[in-house]
Amino acid sequence: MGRAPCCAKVGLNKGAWSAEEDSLLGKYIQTHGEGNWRSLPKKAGLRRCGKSCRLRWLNYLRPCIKRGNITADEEELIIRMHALLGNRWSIIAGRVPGRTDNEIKNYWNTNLSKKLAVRGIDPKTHKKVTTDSINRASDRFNQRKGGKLYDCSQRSQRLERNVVRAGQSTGLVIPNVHNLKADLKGQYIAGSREIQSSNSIRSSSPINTPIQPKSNDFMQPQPVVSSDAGKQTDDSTVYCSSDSAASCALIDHLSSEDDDQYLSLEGNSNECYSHTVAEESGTLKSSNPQTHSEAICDSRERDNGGPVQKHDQFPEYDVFSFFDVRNAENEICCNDDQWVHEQEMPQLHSWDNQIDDQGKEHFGSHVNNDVTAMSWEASFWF
DNA sequence: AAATACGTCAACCGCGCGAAG
DNA sequence: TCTTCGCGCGGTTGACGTATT
Repeated sequence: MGRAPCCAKVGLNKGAWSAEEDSLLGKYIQTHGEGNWRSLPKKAGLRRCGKSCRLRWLNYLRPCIKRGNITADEEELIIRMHALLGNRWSIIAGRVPGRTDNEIKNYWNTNLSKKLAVRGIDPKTHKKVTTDSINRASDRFNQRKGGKLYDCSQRSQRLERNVVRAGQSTGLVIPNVHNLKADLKGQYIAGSREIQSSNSIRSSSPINTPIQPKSNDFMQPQPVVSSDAGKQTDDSTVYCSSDSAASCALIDHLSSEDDDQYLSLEGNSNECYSHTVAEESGTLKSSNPQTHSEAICDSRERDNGGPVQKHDQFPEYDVFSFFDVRNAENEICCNDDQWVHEQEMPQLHSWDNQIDDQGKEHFGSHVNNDVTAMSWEASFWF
């Protein structure tokens, strides 16, 4: 026996709303406020289901609804949020002021998913569609250098003036927002495996307001600690000897990009956890283990002292592609137009924390001689 | 000009969750 | 502890507008 319907649908209007109905609903909510949707229609004199009233108000009548086309900035934000969150439209919508989850969902299904598909990106996974995605991604970087295919930031444009070679890309695994338990306005959860109940987030997260901590699972952001693999520049580029450093760079970038409405993962820079899982995961492969391998950034397991989990046990992970980039002199871009030969780059030699010449402590660093620079700007979303 | 295909998006639907009883 | 209720979500539908044949 199924669940009882939300209301007796007999004699109720369905379909498009009339101007008169809109007026009745709007006036009632202006007077009495939102809520009590079940009883609202009768009180407002509407022959509608309560759910229908709620939907009409939230998606159309609310005064803060933004009209007009989705802007390029909004589009970019939606794509990035979707890469991190998947089809969690309500959370995504909460970070795009004035837009509703329904609108974003529709826009995604009718526009953005197709755009990504054209780019050879699976709109569900944000991974390259081809099996040889890693090498193809590298190829695409070189194509981009020609200015043919992709938009790129000013920073990337500066990079591309000098870059002559894009190295092997790396399948870099970083946890998405649920995994890091990161959420907006500088609040994130750390340590627990399961995301907080989606409903609890929904109900406690009105549009355009930050999600509030529900329990002490949430932590306040902590100061950013420099990349664990070496020196971090002031511009999201890191000298890194491990993929975790690259993930730090990306996370730092996410936290600092564009506006403070976006993800705030600052506190996790010092929680990145790197581990080679290429042979274990079966999900990601590094075609050249001498250069890069997969990394998992997983504070939970580290904090819990547990083993590193296989990638496919954490389907919420997202995969990004990073490249090391070099110019004609085999120098690596460190900070915009500053190029340093790889042999002059700092090298750290142990997983144990290191104290550098200035007495500064670096978190456990990779035993590695192939220190390289990775720039998130030279990256693609699969 | 008519028929058909396609795209868009408002609205509907069923499900899951938390709160309340 | 169990049941019911109310709400909010993501997936889907279908009406409508536009483009194409």
